[in-house]
Amino acid sequence: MSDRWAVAADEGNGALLAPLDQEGRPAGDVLREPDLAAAVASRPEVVRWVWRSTADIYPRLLDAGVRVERCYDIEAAETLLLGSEGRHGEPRSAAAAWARLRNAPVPPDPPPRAAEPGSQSSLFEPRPGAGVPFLGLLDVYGEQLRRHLRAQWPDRMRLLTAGESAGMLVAAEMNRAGLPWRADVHRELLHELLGERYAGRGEPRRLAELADEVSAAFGRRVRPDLPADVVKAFAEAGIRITSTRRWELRTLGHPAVEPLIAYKKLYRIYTAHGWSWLQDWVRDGRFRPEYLPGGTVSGRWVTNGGGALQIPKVIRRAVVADPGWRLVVADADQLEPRVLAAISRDPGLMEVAGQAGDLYKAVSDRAFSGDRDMAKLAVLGAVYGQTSGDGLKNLAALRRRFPRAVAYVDEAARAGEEGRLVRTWLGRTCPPAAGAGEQDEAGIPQEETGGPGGRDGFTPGHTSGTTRARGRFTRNFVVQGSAADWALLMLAALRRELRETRAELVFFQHDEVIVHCPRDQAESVAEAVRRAGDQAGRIAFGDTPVRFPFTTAVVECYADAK
DNA sequence: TAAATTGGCGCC
DNA sequence: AAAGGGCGCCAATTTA
Repeated sequence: MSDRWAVAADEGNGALLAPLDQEGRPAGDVLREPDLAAAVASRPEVVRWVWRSTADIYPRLLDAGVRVERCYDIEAAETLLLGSEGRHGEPRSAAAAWARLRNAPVPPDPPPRAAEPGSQSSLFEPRPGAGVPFLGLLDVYGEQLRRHLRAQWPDRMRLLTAGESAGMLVAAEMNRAGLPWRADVHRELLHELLGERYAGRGEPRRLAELADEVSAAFGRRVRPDLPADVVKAFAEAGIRITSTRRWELRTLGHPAVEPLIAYKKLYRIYTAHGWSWLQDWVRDGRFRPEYLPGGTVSGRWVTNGGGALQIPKVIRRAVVADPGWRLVVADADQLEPRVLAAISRDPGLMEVAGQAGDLYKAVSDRAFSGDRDMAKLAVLGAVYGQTSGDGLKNLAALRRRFPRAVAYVDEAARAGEEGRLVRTWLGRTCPPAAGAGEQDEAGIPQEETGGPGGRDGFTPGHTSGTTRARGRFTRNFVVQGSAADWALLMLAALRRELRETRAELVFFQHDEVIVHCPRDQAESVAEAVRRAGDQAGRIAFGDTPVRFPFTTAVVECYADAK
């Protein structure tokens, strides 16, 4: 009996199903059954379900209380395969893939759906077939399996599409679970910070007061939320500023600065996470953002609506576990430098990242006479492509001690500047530069980067601003994206670990997860997170001394997790 | 009038 | 202190 089946929604509540062989061909007749969820639930021996789109089909299974172990998401895989083939711009729907297979006209992708506050189903209107007959879908799948073999690193490509598919399952489950959110606590918080909701000119009291203080300092009415007005007011006071960013304002020494900065901070809370947000996004004690795995080019997730990945620290007070339950908040320690160690195989950095302790401290002991802040700036500067300031100065010291790591990101930057594409460790490929020609060759041979002789630094020649920006992008892409690779496998592993428990993954933010669980399971959940991190490291990077430790906290309130 | 862009700032 | 990467969101402004 095959452990891999394809399934598609059919008319009404029905399903089309078929067992698959190793090449993805039907290994038996196509079955039609009247109840999708029952059809899946009645085949527990199936390990991997192949379907067009998790977001389309899985919520319907979850509605019926049916979970699956693994899936293969054809449209997610199509996106990754197209990218890997240097064909980022092409439509990635299954219908488009099927059309390409038949040399038929390729339909453009449907426009992305806007976020709809409160209506969780907006992303999941069932689209039976979505324009592809079941057998056509199987053809697309079979061809995708062959395309994996033609990827630069077939094994990693399989890991990537499997991981992205697992991410889709996690996202659907988290979308359903929601993050525990105490609206009453949130309202109290808003009142503390902002005062009465409607005061002054219809704004919260505290904002009106601060606006008055700003105006008083200038001697005329100034709208602090209008950058143009603020720039003009400073000009009238004899101070030229090029923007109203906080770091620029801070240097001015004008009485308007303090209330202005305070206003901006609170205004941000008011508009982005204030009363309207609460009204729109919190229902029945849960905040339900819509997670979109792989929503960014680097593979990081985004959320569609609700700004779930930008919850201000002060607002986290409202994230509270249910009575008798706890939040296990787990944060991967210094993920990006650890990932850089694993992908560059720099001996010194691997040694440093082979321990669970403070990585920046260890780096500073080796290269910066124990100055941790300096070491951190240097590492982040290397990863982000800093071009000036202390970070750049310290890059030289970093390069002496960790030549292969720096050479790795330097080579990625050079690739970007030369118009080449770069890939993450698992093979997620960056899109071409805007306006780049079609003839770009995808990929850099990453095994060769950071190799012996990487000692000599990368010195940009005469290059334009956009070229340098492209270099910074590709430099960061290989690290940020490979970290996202690891995080994806970590989530998949954690999901397996939590199977058969009452614990629920309720939040994910790049290198941090929150699991909601009964109090007495919290410690074992924290252990499960650590195991998941180890597994992800092993599966993604193979034999590496690099460790991926977490800082975990068992709390009732997210804000108490530090 | 609606869509796209800009400036600013929240998170990583 | 200040400058690099990735996003989303809001309000205001500009463009179509």
